[in-house]
Amino acid sequence: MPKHVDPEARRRLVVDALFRVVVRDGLQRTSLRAVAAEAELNIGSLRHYFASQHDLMQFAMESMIDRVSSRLLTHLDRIGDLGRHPRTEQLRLTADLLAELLPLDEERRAEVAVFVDFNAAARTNPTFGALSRKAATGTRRLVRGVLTRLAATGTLHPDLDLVLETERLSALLDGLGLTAVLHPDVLGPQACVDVLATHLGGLSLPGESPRTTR
Amino acid sequence: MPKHVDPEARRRLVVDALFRVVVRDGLQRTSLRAVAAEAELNIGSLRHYFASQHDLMQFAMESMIDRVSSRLLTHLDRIGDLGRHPRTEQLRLTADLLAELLPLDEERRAEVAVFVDFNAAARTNPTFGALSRKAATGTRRLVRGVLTRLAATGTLHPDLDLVLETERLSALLDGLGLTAVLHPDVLGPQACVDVLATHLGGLSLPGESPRTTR
DNA sequence: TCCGTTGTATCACAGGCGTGATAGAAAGGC
DNA sequence: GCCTTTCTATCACGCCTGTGATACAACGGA
Repeated sequence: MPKHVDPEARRRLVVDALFRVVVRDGLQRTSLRAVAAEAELNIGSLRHYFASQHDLMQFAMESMIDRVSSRLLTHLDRIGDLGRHPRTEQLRLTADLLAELLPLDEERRAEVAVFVDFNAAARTNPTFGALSRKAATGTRRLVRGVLTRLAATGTLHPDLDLVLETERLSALLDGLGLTAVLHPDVLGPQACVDVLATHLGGLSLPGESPRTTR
Repeated sequence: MPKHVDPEARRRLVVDALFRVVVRDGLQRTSLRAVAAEAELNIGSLRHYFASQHDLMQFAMESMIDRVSSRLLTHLDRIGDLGRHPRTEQLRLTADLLAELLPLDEERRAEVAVFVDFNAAARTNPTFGALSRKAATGTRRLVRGVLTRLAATGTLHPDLDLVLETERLSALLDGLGLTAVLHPDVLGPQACVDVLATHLGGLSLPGESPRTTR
């Protein structure tokens, strides 16, 4: 039987409101009252679903990480076996996959914006410490994975240090996302994908010059 | 005649205290009272030198940018004419220069930590907006400059898009700094310089494999 | 010596914050 | 019908914030 309210849906509603507040006003100004107002909920109701600010923040950031990583997994499934595609196609598919982490549309822009505030806060706020670390190692595992698969099919330049290249590509993605969110006029979406495509092209055997779809 | 107190020295003292608080507690918790306590100054005295919190923050961030950019200029002077060095040396010198932006020691670690918080805040706090932009374009001008000089002496691979490569290297530096500050166990100082050196090596003509000094 | 500038110190206020406590309303099983 | 659980709503408390106002000390030139 359906309850009058679905608690899980309520929490999603609150978390969505929180993201909007963070994107608009910054994590600093994201108070319980502000989130409640944004969700058009009474602060008392909000506190019925989240015992404390700490709980709300933690749950919200977990949701964010889950959302991004599930999208990445979906994208990975869609690609399927990388070896079945021609080499230039492999690079394009890989670029498209990694571009999920870049602020190329409003949805991803909001995600990266939240991510920037969240990571900065994690440096000094133990609430986020573990989650920030999980996110960092997660992207590194993903990057490491795609590089390994590309190397296995012989698409990559053979004598690459994959550990080092994982760090290099991860840092590049982090940096692109950061600048694209902070200064969209300095680094627009098209420039992002160009840089990413160039980087992947540089890792591959000569003659491959991929281009990502929009 | 020397006044009893030097106002400029006083301000430097306050700004240094502010940096310590930001590094330790985060920008979020950097209140006037906290800074005054760290500087062992009365909040009244502090307010005598800075009319408002806005002024203090702005002045502090300007000081930070000045500090880094003057260090970069000094380093540039020390290098002198790049063309007089052999090619591998050119790459090493360039890597050392750009490494001024990476958290390789405690001093630079503090700078980058402040920078992370400051940039995140700049996204939603108009106090920092212009300065954050200035910092971003500043590093891009520097990167663009060194790449141009390397290209002029024929050290770089000839058919590089320098605009694109400027963004790529800038993003790499941003990303390395961010991760090295947030997760020093994931990305240590040595890994930072290795990645940077590899990247520069990839931009250069074949056969050049630089290695930076510690 | 007097006086104006500069620096130091303190109080008070209004506003925002998270949170404990509590009171009612609404809903669903019996 | 009643009773328990779930949900909504509001009050009050203590804490911290930036800032205006103000008083007082200390110095330097006249």
